[in-house]
Amino acid sequence: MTVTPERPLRADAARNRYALLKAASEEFAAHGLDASVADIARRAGIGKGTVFRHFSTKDDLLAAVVIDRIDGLGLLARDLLTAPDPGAALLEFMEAAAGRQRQLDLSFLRDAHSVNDLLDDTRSELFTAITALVERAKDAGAIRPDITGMDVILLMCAPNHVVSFVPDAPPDLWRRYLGIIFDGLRPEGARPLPAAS
Amino acid sequence: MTVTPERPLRADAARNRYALLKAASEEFAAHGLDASVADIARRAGIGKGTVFRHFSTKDDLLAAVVIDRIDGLGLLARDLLTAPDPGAALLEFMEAAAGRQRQLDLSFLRDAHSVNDLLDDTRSELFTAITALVERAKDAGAIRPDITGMDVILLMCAPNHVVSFVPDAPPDLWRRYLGIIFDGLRPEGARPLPAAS
DNA sequence: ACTCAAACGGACCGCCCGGTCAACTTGCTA
DNA sequence: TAGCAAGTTGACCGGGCGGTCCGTTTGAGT
Repeated sequence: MTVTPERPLRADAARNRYALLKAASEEFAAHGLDASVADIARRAGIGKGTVFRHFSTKDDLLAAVVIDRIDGLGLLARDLLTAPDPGAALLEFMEAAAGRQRQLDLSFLRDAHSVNDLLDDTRSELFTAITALVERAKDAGAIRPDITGMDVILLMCAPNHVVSFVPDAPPDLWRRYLGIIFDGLRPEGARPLPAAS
Repeated sequence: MTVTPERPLRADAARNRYALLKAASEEFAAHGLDASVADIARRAGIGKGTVFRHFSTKDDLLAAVVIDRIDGLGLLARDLLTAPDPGAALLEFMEAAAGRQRQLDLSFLRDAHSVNDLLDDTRSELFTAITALVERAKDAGAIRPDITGMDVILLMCAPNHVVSFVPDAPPDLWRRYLGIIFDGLRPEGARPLPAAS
């Protein structure tokens, strides 16, 4: 979580919390939503009870991990709003999003819906930043005019999912599919699209 | 299953088997791999024990459902090999694939790996048909030359996954993303791609 | 050094899952 | 219509899950 606790954590508790978040991130990356709390605790080297002392629910723990990622992406998106080349900035953002997601399939965003208010807030901040990035790229003529921020949000998740079907994929295979998808966003040779959501 | 049983099924057994496959397809579509055998049985109006009489394992039941879908796609792909416009044929195939998958997220193809030999065979038949479809579209100049059959196989799954993030998506939103992705396959404005798998 | 709230850990609980089984029912055949 | 194999059923089992609880340990203030 990003909220500052009223009283600072005890030294060992802070250490454990950090190890727990790291272990949870790795374990969720490896096994998706099916990762068990017991396995996460074992990987972090702490007892299962300690997990629930830090996060009252498995969903809360998941939300904390996700918020971390989303927060980082939001920061990057806001940074890139001042980059010189708007088209390159959007591509760089989508590359970063795909690259980080490689560790953590974002499909729980669908399942972990409004489980946690802080998560909802962080996510909508990310969404507005991405929309601004997209508008800027459209104004520069780098992508076709019928693309929305939501399109980018949805499509930036695709490369990792696509690659997850390949058993022994090289670690940067996702770049190939991001390349294809981003080419589909370009104005050249674009066909009219069905209505947006 | 497509294999003909040595002795024909009794009338009630055949009825139950049909209802079971239908229920399983619907339940897997609704809840993914987490659909429980008990729920499937209830939806089919039969006892849980009967499920395991027809399919010795939950994975076997899943495989039977998947084989059904894959088989239909393979037939379509082979049909489209003689269509007049190779580019339109490929697009039509990808549309059919996305449209049918809407009922059944294909992500279990990754998880249900080599669980069932018949599934593996059916799947590789589909793969060769798709590759032929792609080669034909490339020769006609309808898609860029650096696309492989595997690319199409992977990308045709993407629109549904992408749309699944949208809570109340209109039922044909996937067409929008298939449109973008297919535009990314076209020769116009294509950028060089990282190496294939 | 003493104290005690804070933090820890793992046995434990209830639940639900996939899969089994033996008693029961039913459709085919003669 | 009688007999029997084929089919059905739901109670039941072992196991793993998320979450609880309380006896124990530990770090920080004095």
